[in-house]
Amino acid sequence: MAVAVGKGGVLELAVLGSLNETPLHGYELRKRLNALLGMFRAFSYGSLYPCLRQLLVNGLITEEPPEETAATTAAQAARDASPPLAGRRSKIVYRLTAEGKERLQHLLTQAGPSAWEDESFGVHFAFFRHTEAEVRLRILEGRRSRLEERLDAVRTALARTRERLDSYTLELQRHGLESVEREVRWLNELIDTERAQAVRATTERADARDAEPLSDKPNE
Amino acid sequence: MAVAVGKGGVLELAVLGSLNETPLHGYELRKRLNALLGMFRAFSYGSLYPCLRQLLVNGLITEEPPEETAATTAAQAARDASPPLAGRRSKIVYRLTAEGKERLQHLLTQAGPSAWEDESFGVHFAFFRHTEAEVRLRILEGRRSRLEERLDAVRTALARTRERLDSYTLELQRHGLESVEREVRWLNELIDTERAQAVRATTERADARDAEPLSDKPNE
DNA sequence: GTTAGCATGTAAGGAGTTACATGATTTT
DNA sequence: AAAATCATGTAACTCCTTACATGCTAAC
Repeated sequence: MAVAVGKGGVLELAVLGSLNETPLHGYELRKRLNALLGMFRAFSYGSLYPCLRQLLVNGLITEEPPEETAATTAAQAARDASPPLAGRRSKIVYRLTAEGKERLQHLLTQAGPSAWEDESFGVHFAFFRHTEAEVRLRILEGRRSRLEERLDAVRTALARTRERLDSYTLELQRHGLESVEREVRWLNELIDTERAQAVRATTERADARDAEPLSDKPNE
Repeated sequence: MAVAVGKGGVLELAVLGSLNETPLHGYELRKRLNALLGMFRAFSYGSLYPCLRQLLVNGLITEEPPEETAATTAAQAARDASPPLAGRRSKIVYRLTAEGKERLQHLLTQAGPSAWEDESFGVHFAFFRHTEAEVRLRILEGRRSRLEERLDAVRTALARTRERLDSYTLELQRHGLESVEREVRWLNELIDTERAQAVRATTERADARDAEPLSDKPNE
């Protein structure tokens, strides 16, 4: 503890989450990330590499220096000897450490604005598989109320507006509202599904308990 | 010219565009902006006031110091005399100058990535009323191809993926794709409408020309 | 008389991007 | 042998946010 951890970007979570699935080198990591989140955001190398560096310094990942394959060594050996071992261009594979996994778990447990704001929600959702059911639910609900606040704010502001707007402004409002409403409906479905699963889980546990001879609550 | 103009944030356009409709003071300007663009982004005072300051320095807006209303003067007169005229808290109304209008027109003529990227498209669209038809069309098409690129990129990346994804990742992909596809359809409709209007406009001009006795192109 | 909303600002800093620089490997 | 793609990295910068600081005015 007190390791002066994370500066709270989404990138950190995205990187740790990806490396949790499988070790990767920077270039491919970025491709994966942009394939996974491409509809919501895209990261550049200019942010990715410094992030990896920082994670390395913090001990959350380890770098496996390019293994000396036959090909690499042979090609290198020809004009080596003078450059000690600097300037070696090859893949640097990063792997999550135990601390890294801990940190990832910590980040995935955070159910706050940092999880449901526009920039971060997608990333958090992408790793829901590794998130506790309860936290998932709170994030989905958090996002939903965030969006509903927004709808309220814009709608009441719109209602108070004296001058009527031109057709472009109007069309933008309409499209914006519709998009957000759609996402709210989507969230509603997801929340229902999550709740149903939670119920099923408790029911199963209840069933198991009912089967026990010493059950506390036989009926109810 | 060579006034070392604009650093290219969307805020500048949003402010100039709003002040073009009617003079406003900072506080209300922000409310308007967030009502207009609330579904897409929100600005804070911490960015708005410095922006206004900069626009003022650049001569794109003027500030009308709080007019000395009867109420203000009366209340102030009681304990005035010592504070010369500093620390006066009241509305500061900003108004667009001729240079400001020029600058706004310039910004609205830019049909490039700065107009159709995620952060800026909404703002540009919001002021389409003051944008030339041709520029409008190019921005809409630019945004559409931007989104289509994104769809392509994600879809081909998805197709190349070996391992099949968990249900959350899948659901995120599905929702993301669907949202972007929806926006593309929306853009298609808008583009069609714009084109129809353009055709109507040229037809009218052609009709007018055909009516002329000395028309160059009688048939074709 | 105190909370809530109106009104204006500043300092510090966050989370990235762009543009650049370099070089290896594969494809054409 | 040229072009494309793979691969890693840095410096400078951008645009905006957060948190703070201040004070007026209206409503309860």
